[in-house]
Amino acid sequence: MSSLSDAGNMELDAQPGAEPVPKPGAPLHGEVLTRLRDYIVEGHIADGARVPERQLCDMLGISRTPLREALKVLAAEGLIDLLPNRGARVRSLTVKDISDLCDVMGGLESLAGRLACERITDEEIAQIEQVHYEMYRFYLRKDLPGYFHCNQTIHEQIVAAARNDVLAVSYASFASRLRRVRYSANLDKQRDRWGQAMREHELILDALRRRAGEEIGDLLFRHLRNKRMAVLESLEASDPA
Amino acid sequence: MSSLSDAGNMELDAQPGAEPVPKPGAPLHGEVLTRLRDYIVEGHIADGARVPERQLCDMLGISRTPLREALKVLAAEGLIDLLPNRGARVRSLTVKDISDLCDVMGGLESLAGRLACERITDEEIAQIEQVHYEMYRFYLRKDLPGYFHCNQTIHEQIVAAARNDVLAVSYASFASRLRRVRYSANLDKQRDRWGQAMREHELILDALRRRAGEEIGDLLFRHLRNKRMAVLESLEASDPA
DNA sequence: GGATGCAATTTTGCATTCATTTTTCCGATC
DNA sequence: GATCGGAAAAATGAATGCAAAATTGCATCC
Repeated sequence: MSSLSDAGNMELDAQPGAEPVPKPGAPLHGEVLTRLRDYIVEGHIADGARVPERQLCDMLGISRTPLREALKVLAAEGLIDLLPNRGARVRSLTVKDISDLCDVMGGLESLAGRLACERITDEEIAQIEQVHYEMYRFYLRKDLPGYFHCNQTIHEQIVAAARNDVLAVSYASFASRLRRVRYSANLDKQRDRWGQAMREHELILDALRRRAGEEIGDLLFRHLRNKRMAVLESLEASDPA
Repeated sequence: MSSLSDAGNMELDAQPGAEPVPKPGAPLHGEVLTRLRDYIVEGHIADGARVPERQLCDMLGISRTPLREALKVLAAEGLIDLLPNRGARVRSLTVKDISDLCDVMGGLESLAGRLACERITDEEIAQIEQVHYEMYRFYLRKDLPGYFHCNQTIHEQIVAAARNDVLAVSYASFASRLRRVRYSANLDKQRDRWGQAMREHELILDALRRRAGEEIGDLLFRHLRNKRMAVLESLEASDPA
């Protein structure tokens, strides 16, 4: 897991597995895209910093053409900005951007919950319950990272249960964009509403068991809205960007 | 407006304004991307047909590099499929794809409605009311195209009133993907629920006036769900793809 | 000492080129 | 007549080349 300490190095990290072996049937572009997206999402380049084509080419062991194709896609995804004749920069999210992203995540999760109620199986609910109880144990132990991981898993399980590929892809994309924020957000503010979040999860799970679509949609929307408030408060406490 | 008749021509249409004058400061890539997206969304290339790089290059008067960059972006947007070594094809939407897309649009519009209730001004509501009454006149006159146009405008106004750029961009992208379907969907089925749709719009507008966020979210979700059913029925009636 | 102007270097955007892969075409075979 | 095989043609994926723009470095001037 990458720490904050290496974020924003002017010198790029050593190539994370620059394979000198050119795989025969591998579509280079897709590989580069995934690798570059992870590299940026994980925070190896500082907010607003230039994305140096040459260095990345060397790092990945490819020419500029496929790299530039990947950059265009990442720009379309909203991860970077492309300034004409002035290169690519990692998009620095404003508070408004983060707020907007959280709201959209809320809308998508709300939708996922509604759809999941129509399509989820008992087995899937059992799996979610299992993770839920695991999460509860982390809560009791005050293990925030463990809790976060379970929390994320549950939300992903709900999205998966919605059986909507368009939603799943879109959700993953927005989640990526928000993942960058994690590294700078102050986590203490999130502790304050930890108990509340647990209670909300109880309600969500209960509504899911009853397949109460409208109710779960509303619960998830509010749940994300509350999380958004916590994230925004934590940002304003630490970073006025 | 492009008709169905020219959709899927093997011969591509004459270049829509292939300017031989290379503008100095214009970022070619963005221009190409927009042009190509419109070209595909408008249905100039048949479902599942190849997107011929060479011909498009000639048509747009550019080399393959910027074109291929645009293709990668369009593939990321879900408009085309990129098959390794076998070129790009216009993504033919399955019924499931269309269903998924409609549901996601419903989720986003539901979200837009909720957020709009928090942020919309009286002036914006007045503007929506104006378009609403115009739409009602089209309804009375049985003018389906006019009705559709007003309908689309109202939904866009609600999205705009949500003051969420991420939502707006995402909404526009999904709307593009669905726009291709319009050209093949049988419209008669939509006539059947025309009256119902009008009544739903009355309720939505009323909830918006009262800033009843939760209610409008639910109304919009159901509204899009009903539209989805109509679209799916019309597809199965005309095209089993 | 700091601001300004200008040339050298770097970077960007796009075109072109090259190696592979795929498709097409055409004759041989059954 | 249909099918298979293989060479020719075309298309694709990626690298390289080149002109224009931006950045840098440095000397000059105030």
